[in-house]
Amino acid sequence: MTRTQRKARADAMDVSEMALETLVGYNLKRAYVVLQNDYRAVMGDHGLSPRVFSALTFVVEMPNLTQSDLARRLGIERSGLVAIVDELEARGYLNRVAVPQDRRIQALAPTESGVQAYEAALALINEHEDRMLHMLNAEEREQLVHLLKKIREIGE
Amino acid sequence: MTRTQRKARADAMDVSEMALETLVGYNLKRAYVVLQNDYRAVMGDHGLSPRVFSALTFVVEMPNLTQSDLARRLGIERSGLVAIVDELEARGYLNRVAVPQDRRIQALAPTESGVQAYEAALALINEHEDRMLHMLNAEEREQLVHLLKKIREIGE
DNA sequence: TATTGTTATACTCTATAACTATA
DNA sequence: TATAGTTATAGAGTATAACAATA
Repeated sequence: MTRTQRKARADAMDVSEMALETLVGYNLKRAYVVLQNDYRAVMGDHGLSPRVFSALTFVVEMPNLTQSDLARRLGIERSGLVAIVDELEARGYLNRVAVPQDRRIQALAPTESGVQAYEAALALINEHEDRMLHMLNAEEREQLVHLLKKIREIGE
Repeated sequence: MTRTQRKARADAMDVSEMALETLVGYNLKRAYVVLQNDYRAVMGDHGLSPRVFSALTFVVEMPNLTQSDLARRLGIERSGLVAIVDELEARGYLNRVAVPQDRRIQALAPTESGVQAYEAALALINEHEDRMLHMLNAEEREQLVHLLKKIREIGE
């Protein structure tokens, strides 16, 4: 019996039976939106957006990356990174430092204030994820991250 | 020992040790981008976007939904749905049908062409996901969808 | 008063293409 | 010739606020 024939017998389908509900992409997007909405609420209107926080993480953890390096690690275009680095510099969280050996590049150096902002934001984000994901036990949460990393690896 | 003290000993950190890498939100976003890029490649420039396909699914599987109903089920605003329904109507995949009992609403009725387009798109998307997710066995894939649904449920 | 569909508008995220200064 | 950073620009996707028609 085809799907169309089944539909001829009943006008509406149970949501949980829809093929859409079994798609990984659809569930990925919906789950991300749920998490993101709470992230924005926690970080506030003037807080670091997810992408700016990600960039700051790399700058703090791997000091003196170039912008091209950082763009590659974040999986975005060089051009898109400019505004992100501009914002971090305007906040006083990093400096673009000239590199004498190659005058095309500028190393991204975190400031002390940037390190502090990173640690404060990370604490808030960890609280946010712990609260949002309380229904997952430690093993489930680890498994989820593990499976998501496997998908990420395709794109490398 | 704090993170900062650790950093004092080594200039660069192993990527896999970064707190960022353990965050669910970050991994969710990165995994979604990987899947989405292939989705776009498979569906082509004039194919149905993810959100338009999702909307079409509901219209086909639950005929005669109103736009307000559909927006709620998709988790978006009514205003944002207008362009989506416009596109599906322009493609000839659905009709806005007047409802005599309540002249404010218009039921969304799939056309035969809309049902066929839905089934063709679903076949492409299933192939796409099977190919992209070949590194996950059936159990892992089911577990992933299960965990994502748990996160989605928070937002309801 | 409240709801439905709609428009106008703005903001975020992201990509492409072209430029400049260096290498 | 190729690369790093930058600008200009455009296109998704989404939200908020206001409106007319209807309940």
